[in-house]
Amino acid sequence: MLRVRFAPSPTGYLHIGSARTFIFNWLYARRHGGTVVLRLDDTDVERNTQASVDSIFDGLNWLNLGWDEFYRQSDRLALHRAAAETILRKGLAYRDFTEARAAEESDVTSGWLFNPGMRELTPEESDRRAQDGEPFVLRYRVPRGEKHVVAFADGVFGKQTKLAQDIEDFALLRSNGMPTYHLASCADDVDLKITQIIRGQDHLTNTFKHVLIFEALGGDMPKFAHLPLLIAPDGAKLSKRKHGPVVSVTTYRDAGFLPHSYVNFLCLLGWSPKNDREQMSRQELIDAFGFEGINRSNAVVNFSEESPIDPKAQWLNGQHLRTMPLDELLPLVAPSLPPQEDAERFRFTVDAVRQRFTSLHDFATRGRGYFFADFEIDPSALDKLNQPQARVLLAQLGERLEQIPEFSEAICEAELRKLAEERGVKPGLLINASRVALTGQAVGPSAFVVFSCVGRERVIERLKRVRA
RNA sequence: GGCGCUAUCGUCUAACGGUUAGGACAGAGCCCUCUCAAGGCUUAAAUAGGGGUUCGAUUCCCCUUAGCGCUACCA
Repeated sequence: MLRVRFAPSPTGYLHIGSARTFIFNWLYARRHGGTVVLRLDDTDVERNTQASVDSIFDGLNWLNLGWDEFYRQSDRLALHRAAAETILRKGLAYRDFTEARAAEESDVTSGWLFNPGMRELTPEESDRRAQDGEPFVLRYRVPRGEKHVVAFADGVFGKQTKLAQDIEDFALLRSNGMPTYHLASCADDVDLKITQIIRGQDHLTNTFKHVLIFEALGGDMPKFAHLPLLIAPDGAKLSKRKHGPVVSVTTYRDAGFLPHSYVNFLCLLGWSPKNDREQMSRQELIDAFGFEGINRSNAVVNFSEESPIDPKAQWLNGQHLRTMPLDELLPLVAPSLPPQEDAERFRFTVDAVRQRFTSLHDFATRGRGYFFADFEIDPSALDKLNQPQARVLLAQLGERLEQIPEFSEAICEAELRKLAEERGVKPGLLINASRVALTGQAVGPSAFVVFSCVGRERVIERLKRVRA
């Protein structure tokens, strides 16, 4: 049984890179009939916040993919400690009683592997000092043989090897008794029977340590697949401090993205179905997803200060917006609008205007005139209305439409063209001016479609009103 | 510094060692047209550099360069 896990640590909002990792895990599981485990890796009590937990759930819920099982690492401390005990008893770990090195001293150029004198402590002395309450860090006893090689096969990056002598004696337990990420993560992966680990490439080199832990713990070694990172246009890792809200998935929700279109966009960063397809349904993504399509180089999220949204994401959102089933779209646009009396006309209108929108927000902003009783006339549209005679003729058209027995696009068009001909103006003048009068916008669907969207009463009222 | 990973248009990407190096977004132009989109057509735009291997390298190998990651009692 295939089991994957997504294990965010609640120290910030849901990062778009994390979201993509979650999506790839989800797709892989769905593709192969597996189980998705969501696990909060909250062993760092100093940095965890409830706000972060909330924001991660916010983001995940918005993506609307779901998961099958949920765990919190902080509930599983006993398991982690038992795992540490197992490794210590096997002689594969040792207690390090050295005092914590000051942060400034941790010189990254030193090539530090372990603290002197601690590996060699006899079990008796180690036990005694621990019993006496002397604080210690539990470290993995990395093999120091010249030729010892740690290896694993990565689903994306292929065969990976590293000399054990290049791996430091990393910590398993902190001096406060809490497990480190490496220990907690591996112990949980074993206990939760995770068969496939899919995560960011920032863990690629950590995996050598994890292989050592898995070996020490026994049981089946999960398979690994690492994902290229999402980076900023300047090549740097995306960070909130440096790049702002573009790194948080909730930003895209708040920008009026359709959840699925954002999922679709994220999938295209670092993965390709290899057949030039871009707009894909959820099922198409599931069917096409595999490690073969994953790239090995980092992908840039294309944003700038002037346009904080990746233009391709915006384009893709527009594509989904105008092609998705109308009935799925209606409930997503309705909440931002006042109640619409005529359900049938609402459907018709949404369908008409969505053709040129790229965000869910557009319905209440650019499309305000279609859905609200009050709306402003866009300043850039005014000159269409201020053509010679336009306002007067529009008002006359309104009066004529009051008289017609039946209100339809064809009849409105006939009336408008007849009036234009009688007064010797081009029909285009009245057509464009009426779009402005009816919606406040110079741009939009065919003007006669607009007549239907707005409806007889409001059409007449708005046409007559422009004379003032 | 050590170790690891990566390198195709501005961006996302495609190309069993043999292609005029393809597609998409963004840009420019044209068509369509009641406006704006959409759509169609056209255009500009890339194999980091140097060595090999090969009849032939975007593709395989090496070096250089650049970027990223790990190198914590963070995850």
